[in-house]
Amino acid sequence: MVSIKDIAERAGVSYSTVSKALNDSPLVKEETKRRILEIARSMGYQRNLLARHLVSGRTRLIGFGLVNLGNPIFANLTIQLHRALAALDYRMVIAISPDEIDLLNQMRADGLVIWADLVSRHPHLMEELGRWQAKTLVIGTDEPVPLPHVRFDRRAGIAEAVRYLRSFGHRRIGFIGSSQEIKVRAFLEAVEQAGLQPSPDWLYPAEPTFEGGYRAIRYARPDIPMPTAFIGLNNLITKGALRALLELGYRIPQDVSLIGYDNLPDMQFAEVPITTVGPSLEEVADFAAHRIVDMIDGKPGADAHVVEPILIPRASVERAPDRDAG
Amino acid sequence: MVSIKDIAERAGVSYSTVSKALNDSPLVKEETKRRILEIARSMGYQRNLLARHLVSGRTRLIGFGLVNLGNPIFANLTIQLHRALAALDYRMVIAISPDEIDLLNQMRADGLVIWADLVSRHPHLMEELGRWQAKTLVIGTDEPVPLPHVRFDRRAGIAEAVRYLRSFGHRRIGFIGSSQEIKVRAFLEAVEQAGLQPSPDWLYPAEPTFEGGYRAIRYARPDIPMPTAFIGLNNLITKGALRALLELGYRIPQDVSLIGYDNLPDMQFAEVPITTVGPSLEEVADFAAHRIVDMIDGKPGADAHVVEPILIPRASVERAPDRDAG
DNA sequence: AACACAAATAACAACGTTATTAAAGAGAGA
DNA sequence: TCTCTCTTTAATAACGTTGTTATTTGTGTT
Repeated sequence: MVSIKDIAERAGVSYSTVSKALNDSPLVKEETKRRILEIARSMGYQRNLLARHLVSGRTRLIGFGLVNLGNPIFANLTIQLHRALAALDYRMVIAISPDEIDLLNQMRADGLVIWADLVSRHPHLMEELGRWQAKTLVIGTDEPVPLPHVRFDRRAGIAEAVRYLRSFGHRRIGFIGSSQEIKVRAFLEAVEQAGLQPSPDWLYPAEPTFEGGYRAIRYARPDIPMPTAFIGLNNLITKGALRALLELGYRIPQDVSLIGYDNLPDMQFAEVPITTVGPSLEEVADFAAHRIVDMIDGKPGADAHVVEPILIPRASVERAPDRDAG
Repeated sequence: MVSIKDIAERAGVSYSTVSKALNDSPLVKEETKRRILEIARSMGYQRNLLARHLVSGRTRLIGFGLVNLGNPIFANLTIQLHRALAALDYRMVIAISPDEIDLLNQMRADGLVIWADLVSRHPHLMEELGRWQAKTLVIGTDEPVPLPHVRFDRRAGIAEAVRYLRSFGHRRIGFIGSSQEIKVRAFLEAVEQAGLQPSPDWLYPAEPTFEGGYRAIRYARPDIPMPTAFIGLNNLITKGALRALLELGYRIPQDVSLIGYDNLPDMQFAEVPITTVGPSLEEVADFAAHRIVDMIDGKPGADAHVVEPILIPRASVERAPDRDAG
């Protein structure tokens, strides 16, 4: 591998001069700089960041740890976070297991942003993270954790969705999905809050997939009257439910209204543009990027932050059919 | 940050002894080792891999570069590649832009595995990659490229699918999707090869999404007779098409047969388990992992490798209806 | 008590940078 | 010509490791 010293030799200067030239320092003559750069290029020089970072103590590298790549929300969040960090002149690299997170820490990444799923899947990580040299920010938790974190108020999101549907006169509201207990509980509470009598009949258990949402509606118990509105636990379930409803002959939103959790952009491209509720992924990414950078720079800031959900109205919610409204 | 020297001081030994102890060298007395390890632990020592890698010249780190996180095939391939590399005692980290790929190269990652999409999206990368210090393997190309690569024989995959359907008597075979030209061309060729008269009517243009596949079938031109079999360009299109076909009242596979491209495990969990064709992602990951490691170790090997598609028969293909068969 | 020999530890030179300090060279003013 | 600045370049000490070579310590033999 060609190093700074090889270039120095070829150029007949000291290697410290080469270093400065490569960093475009004003301390070296323009002409010398040009000559050195040209030689470096011709020799195929590649910076060794290990050495650079070792002495500078900074890497401008952030690790993003996550575990379930399949979820569309991750793809979205990852891209947003990448964008936000790039704007702050940081590079981001993704790790999908505790091993690699640890590796990035030991390679002196300046910061680590960890999606809550990763720590809940690997609980031992939680206590370790606090002791690591890299600044750590956990995002997407339901509850406060003993580390700097960004919490999503999913309870509020569900409440908002119920309130919104209620304001359109809906009285029979179904909830599709069962994998996130907090949302189910929040739903039952919100329904009661809205002055309705919650019933287990309104809970439609479903795997958190398109398939799951589809089946939950398509093969729902026939003895239970169809709700006039549904809330889907996530984007996939919601899309599946939409498909099933249409297939069963319901018109959306005239007969049945629909709100999906998670504000993914492509929800607006469904057969009926779907009203969604959830954290703004852009906001989350921007906040996380700024916060982790502030932590690295030693700037003060709260260890806990809550991202409030927003509701994005689209075409899938309408007034409840007259005979059911109230 | 606590370093090896701090530990040495506290333990009253030289720092070279500490280094050896931390690496469990047989050259240091067991008791000393234990004592040093204990002190290191209590001081919260964290290895500095920058320094270690700088002197050792090896990182055992592989970068995986890809661009479109949303595609399910990536999630799958990423996990497989991670698994395969972990088995070889390498760590893998993901980069989603040329910037980060370059960063990993400059951080002296031993190898880079690049998904073809990334180089085709950033063409200038191609020529640079060859000059980098990290060994580079491009995977998933359609055509040979001037770098070590793993090519997918998509043409053969389509041909195999057509042949398979033909063997079940199908004569009117539709192809859904238009974003990958090579597959479209291969389809028309294969149809002709199979002794059928290719017609543009059999091409159903569609976005490479679930939505796309659904719409292509649901809103197909009514003047064209329904084919007795379809091949879907990718897994999403195929699932969308399946849904549309069922919705239109076709029985699968009695009325219409269906083959989807890309062997994703979850295709078997569709309403009707879908027969798929495509590269075995497990094979691709295993091959790529071993090849890049061989390259790093300087072992010889061909710069070009073709992964042949395999067809996984499931329930979605059956003999063509009698009146149409031939 | 002197010696050989093994076991354990210490010393030190890398690795490829950056950053700080020292030295050399070039003009300008007297 | 000499000194004083300013510009440019050189020298050198870090950074935190590993690996190699040197030194010390301990043990058994004569």
